Amino acid sequence: MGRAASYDRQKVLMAARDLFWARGYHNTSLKDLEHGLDMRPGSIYAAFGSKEALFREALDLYVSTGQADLAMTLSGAASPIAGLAAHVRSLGGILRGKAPSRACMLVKTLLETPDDDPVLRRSVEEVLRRVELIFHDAFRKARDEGEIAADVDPELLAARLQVAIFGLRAYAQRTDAADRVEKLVEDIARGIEALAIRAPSRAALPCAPGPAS
Amino acid sequence: MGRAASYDRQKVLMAARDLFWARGYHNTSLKDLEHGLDMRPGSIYAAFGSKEALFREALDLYVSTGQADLAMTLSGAASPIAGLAAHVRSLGGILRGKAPSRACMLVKTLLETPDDDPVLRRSVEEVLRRVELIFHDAFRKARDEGEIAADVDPELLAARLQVAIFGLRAYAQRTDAADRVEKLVEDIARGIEALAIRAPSRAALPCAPGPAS
DNA sequence: GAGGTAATTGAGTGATCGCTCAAAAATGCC
DNA sequence: GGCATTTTTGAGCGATCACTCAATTACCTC
Repeated sequence: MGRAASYDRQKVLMAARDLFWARGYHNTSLKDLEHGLDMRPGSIYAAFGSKEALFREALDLYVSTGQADLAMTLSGAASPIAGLAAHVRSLGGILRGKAPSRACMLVKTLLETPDDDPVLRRSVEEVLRRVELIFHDAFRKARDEGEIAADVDPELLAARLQVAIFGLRAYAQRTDAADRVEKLVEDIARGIEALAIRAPSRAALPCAPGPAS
Repeated sequence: MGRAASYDRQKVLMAARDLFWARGYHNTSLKDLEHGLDMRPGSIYAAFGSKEALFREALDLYVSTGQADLAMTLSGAASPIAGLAAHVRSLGGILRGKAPSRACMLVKTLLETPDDDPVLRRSVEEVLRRVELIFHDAFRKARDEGEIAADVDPELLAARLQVAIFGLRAYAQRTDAADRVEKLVEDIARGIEALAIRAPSRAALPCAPGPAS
């Protein structure tokens, strides 16, 4: 049967994801990967084919992990609005903890990919659209169940929320903003909860909108 | 007196800014610059010293242009809140037009720079803090003049606004979101205007907060 | 063990990276 | 025009880029 692989593919992909996440695609060299994955170039290419293919697999891992977390948070919450607020609060952990980067790997990829990239860029956009649709579904469900007002636009709310998360995580990339990030996470979460007609007990706020962000 | 330079330094810097803005620092090669600036490597190095120094000057141009625009918009408006809303609406033009990138060059740089970069990253953060302070001052002025409620937190509002703009411009980088970007620009602008105690005539909205973003 | 098979190795590929510098070209002053 | 001064040129520098492959090593089956 031949020699068995000496590495754990999943662990290698996690290491690759962390490197690419932290440094971006163009600024991560094969030397970096050789060191970070503890593999020699021949093994890397035998296992993944190319740097770009490895990046794609690493990004897939990032996406599937993130989507699973989101689904778990939403399904474990008492209501759609509570679930979305919990999702935002869960970002606080990422931003506080020692993740490879506070910014979203998808957004970083979006910003370093040319508009006409036929493969990578399009797949990133597809994932982002899918996440936005999950938000959209949650807001629509909240509206249909009477949790939020009947005249709100779930699609707009979903876009707003994705914009808020993109912005929050880019803002959190600043090394001089850690204290404000905590406040912003809570601010965004309460903004979602404030949509609820019967405000949840933990955040029974009067109308406190803010600059739509 | 010697030979006169055959290029216009300001035009060259604008071209460099556009290249770096569109493609990012690491993904812009000297070949790209030679072609985009129509200069040979020797001239580029005689004029700017290094790729990084050229990038810094290009970024400085981006910053000073942007700051001048912001100052003009704010000082030309009827009130602080009107000025901030006008600033947000002016972003719509950038996003609709043919700018090198819809995303902010400062945010792109922030995301492709390591946390411990001693020079570039810190200077980017300093600029972002300065812009945030301009927002802060405007909100405080609005509060002190009675344009918005006395119990709001101008610092939080400033952070919120910067997060909204970061997020909006990252969101706008998607090629599949142009229609929603228009709505979001207006949504964010109205969110600012909704803070005003006497709502301006153009946006006399009832309290319509949304997920804090 | 022995033989067969598959994974690992790392020196080395051509291409491109950011960058240099001696030579050539273009100006101003006399 | 002649000279001094400055800019422009572009071949080419060493380093690094993503990547390859023949040789070696390790494991499974028998």
